[in-house]
Parts: sequence; structure tokens; C-alpha cells
Amino acid sequence: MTPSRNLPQHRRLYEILRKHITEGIYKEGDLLPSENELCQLYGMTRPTVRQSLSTLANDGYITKHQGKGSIVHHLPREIGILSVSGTTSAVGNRNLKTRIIVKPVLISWNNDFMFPLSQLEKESGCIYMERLRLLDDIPIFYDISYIANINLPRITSRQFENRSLFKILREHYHIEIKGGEQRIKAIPASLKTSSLLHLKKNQPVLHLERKMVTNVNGLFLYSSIYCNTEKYSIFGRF
Amino acid sequence: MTPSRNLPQHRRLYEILRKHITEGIYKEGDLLPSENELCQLYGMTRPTVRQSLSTLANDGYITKHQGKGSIVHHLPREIGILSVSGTTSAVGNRNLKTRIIVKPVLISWNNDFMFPLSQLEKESGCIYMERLRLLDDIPIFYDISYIANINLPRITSRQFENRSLFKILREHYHIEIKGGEQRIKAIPASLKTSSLLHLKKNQPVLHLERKMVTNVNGLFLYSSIYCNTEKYSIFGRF
DNA sequence: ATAAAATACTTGTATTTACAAGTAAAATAT
DNA sequence: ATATTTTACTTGTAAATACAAGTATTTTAT
Repeated sequence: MTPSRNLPQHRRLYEILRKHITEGIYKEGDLLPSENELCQLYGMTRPTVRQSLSTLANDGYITKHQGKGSIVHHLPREIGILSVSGTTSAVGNRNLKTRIIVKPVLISWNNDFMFPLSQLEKESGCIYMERLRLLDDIPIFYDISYIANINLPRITSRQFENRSLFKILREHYHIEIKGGEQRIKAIPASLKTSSLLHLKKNQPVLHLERKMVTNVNGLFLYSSIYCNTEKYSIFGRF
Repeated sequence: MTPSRNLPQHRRLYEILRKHITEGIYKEGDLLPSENELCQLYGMTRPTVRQSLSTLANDGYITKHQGKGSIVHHLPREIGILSVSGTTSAVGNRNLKTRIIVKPVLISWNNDFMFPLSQLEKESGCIYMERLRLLDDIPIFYDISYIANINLPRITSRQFENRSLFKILREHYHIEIKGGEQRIKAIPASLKTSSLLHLKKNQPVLHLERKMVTNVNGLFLYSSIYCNTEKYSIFGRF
């Protein structure tokens, strides 16, 4: 069930603390146990514990302060790697729904795909899907996903409603997103995007093209995302 | 001159390698010297060297591959922390200019500033400036900067033309950007932004609101950036 | 009561040592 | 010649140890 076995120790502790933070066991502004306490608690040495904390800090879950401790933040990191933050009110317990526009189907790659593809990817074909994601019943993201069909049995027949694509890839295929790159533009809404996102034609829309690197060698996830940023902003740390 | 003295060793090596990468001594795709070679070259032990490389990897300058080595990338991290990548052609030797719209002046903070401010910041007043940044003579960024006036003597009289604000802060005040957060939206261009960015009114513009954390406790940099993304995209790694 | 100094914490830096695991090239056997 | 195995590299993980430096509290002196 849990993917916690046969992981390196520092990674195990990272996952434990990350879970505790995202589940709210540690709250915004709380101090994490000190490094020495974590050593005792989990039977590790300080360099190992420090490696976990260092990764957490890099991922924005904590900030470390010499002489003081590690302070918890748990704002971002929802909805895939993207996160939204309300411009008017706080985020709060968001009511997020996913609606499938085009169910996962196997197609061949477009010739002028937004990112260069490897030979293996081209030969494998492409799993294509379109989803609309709503926050409090307001359409926020129109998301077109592309995945190379490399060792993903039965993926086209899975249920994606109200479930994160990333969660499914993680739980069923042990695929983790390690990072990636993206290009961001502001463009006028096309007829299709404007109708899906409940906007007028030519209203500004945020367009992201992203390539995500996974823990599986040669397997990347691609997506083209159109965002309605009228009421919400894209939030990010760097 | 060089700020390399009395830095920790791992930081020193980080700065050296970063410089070599950005100056093109190591080229895209090159392998960095192995960890053991770097140990010998710079008289450090492997954990120290590994810490430098780990930071470089986190910052996107290299990717590490077990059994192979560390591969150099030197795309991003220009123009402040932002970076652009051409949508039509490659980036190449970009011809970047900065034009001052409003010279640095000391003002008081706006009451409904885009980020919450500390008491110290409010009391210190605000150094305000507006700049326009052009790539190949095309206006790309209209950049409004806000800095709390905390220990920054003579900053309002400095030359900012064609020089990065970050470089000046780094060289003259030893201020380094450690990270930050940002909100991104697509909005219609106002009259002012459209004229500055050579766009028609109501054309889509990318709007960033960012808060940057520095190595100086309590000192943050804020900026509101309007981007013309007609020909260029914002590029980022995550 | 107030201010200064000592203290007990915290994280930061750095060395040394050892073995595991992935990669690529060289040596060997077929 | 080709395939296989070995070898020599690379980075990854992990422990044990030591001291430096920043922070906050407690104690002490005024």
C-alpha cells in the first residue's frame, strides 16, 4: 500500500514530514521538532535528517532558521504541481472538481509538438486527454495532457473524475514527478477555451506549456494548460 | 572586490562553478568534473563538494546522474530571476537594455500594497522605481520595484541604466536573493502598459506580483511586472 | 526592576570513513 | 566480429564526530 518501503531513509523521513504538513498535523508557523529530536524519533543520524529537511526546505514546505528551528509552511502544491490562491478571499477548503472533456485515448504525436520528442516517445504513441478543473464550480483550468505510452497498462480505462492524474500515476505506476520546465504566456481566449472557461472571446487567458520529468527514465509528461485568472492567480515559490 | 572571502567553502565552490557555467566555460550538455576531481582541485572533502553541487542542481544549473556525472544547463536565470525564451527562434546572444521610467525615489507605502508589510517596513518608507526592459529593442517587461528603505545609503542616486538591480544590490550592499513567491495572472493591458509595451489596449499581458526574500533579515524586494508575451514566453524550471 | 552575562538550546559547516548502486568502457570468451 | 563479463569509474546513502554561529531563555549583577 504505502510506498514507504525500500526507500532511502532521508526520503522516508521526507515523505513522513511532508504528509504531516499537508495533513495539517503541523500548522502554518509551527516549529518542526529539532534535528536532534528527529534523529532520536526515527533512529537516524543528523546528516540523514538534515538531508530530509533540506529537501523539504527546497520544496517550500519549511524554512530553516539558524539557532531557532524549522518553520512550517503549507500553502501550495495542490492541483498537480500548480497551485491557485484566491485574489479576493483566502484559499480555504477548496472545493475542487475535475470534469473529463476527452477521455484518455491513444493517438499518434502531432508533428509540430510543443516540445521535442525522443525516438522512443515518437514510436510509443501518445495518450491524450482533456480535462476541465473547477474550483467552487468556476472553471479554472482547461488541461490537455500528453503522455508517451511507455509501460502504462490499462491507463486509458481508468477513472479520472475527481482524481488527480498525478495521484493515479503515483499509486498505480509508481511514477513521481521530479521537476520540469514550463513556458508561460498571456493570450486571448480562443472560441473553445472561452466557452470552456466561461469567458468572452479574446479575454486574456494564461497559457502554460509544461514538460515534467519523472523518476522513470525517458518518461515525460506534457501538458498544455489554459487558466482563467480572472478571480484566481497562479501561485508559486522559487 | 570579489565577495568570495569569508564565505563557507561549499558556497565558494557554488559561486565559482555558477560563474563558469554562466560565462560559458562549461557548455550546455558538458559534464562537470567528477566530485572527487573537484575535491582535489579545490581542497575540499566530498560532502562539501556535494553540497555545492546539490545547490547548483536545485537552482537548475546542472542535473546529476548516478554513475555518470553532473550535466550542465545554462538556460535560465537572466534578467533578474525571470528568464525569457524566444517562441520562434532560440534565445541566442540576447541584446538586453534597461530604460528607467521613474528614477528611484523615496515614497511612503501604499495602504493596500499587494503584499502584507511588517511594521519595520512600513516605518522605513519605500524606494520606488519603474523600469522598462527591452530585448532586441522590443519592450518586454515593464517592471515596478518596491524596496523598504532599510540600510541602503545612496541607492536613490545610483545608475541603473543597463544594469541589473540585483547586481547592484549584490555588489554594493551584499544583498542576495534567496527565494520568494509570486502570483501570476493574465490581464488586459491598461492604457499605460499598452503604450509602454507597444501593444494595443486590452491585449493580453502577463502580470506578476512577486515578493523576494533576501539574505538580510526582514528585507524583502517587491515587484509588479507586466510582460509582453507576444513573441517571447516566460521560461521557468520547477 | 533593569540590564548584562552566562547557559542551553537551535541550525550551519566540515572532516572522515564505508559501502551501495548505476554507467560506461575495456577485457575476455565465444 | 560479436556477445558477455569484468573492471573502473561515477554518484547515492549513511554513520560518527567536532566545532562554529545564531537565538532565546535563565541567571546574575547592578
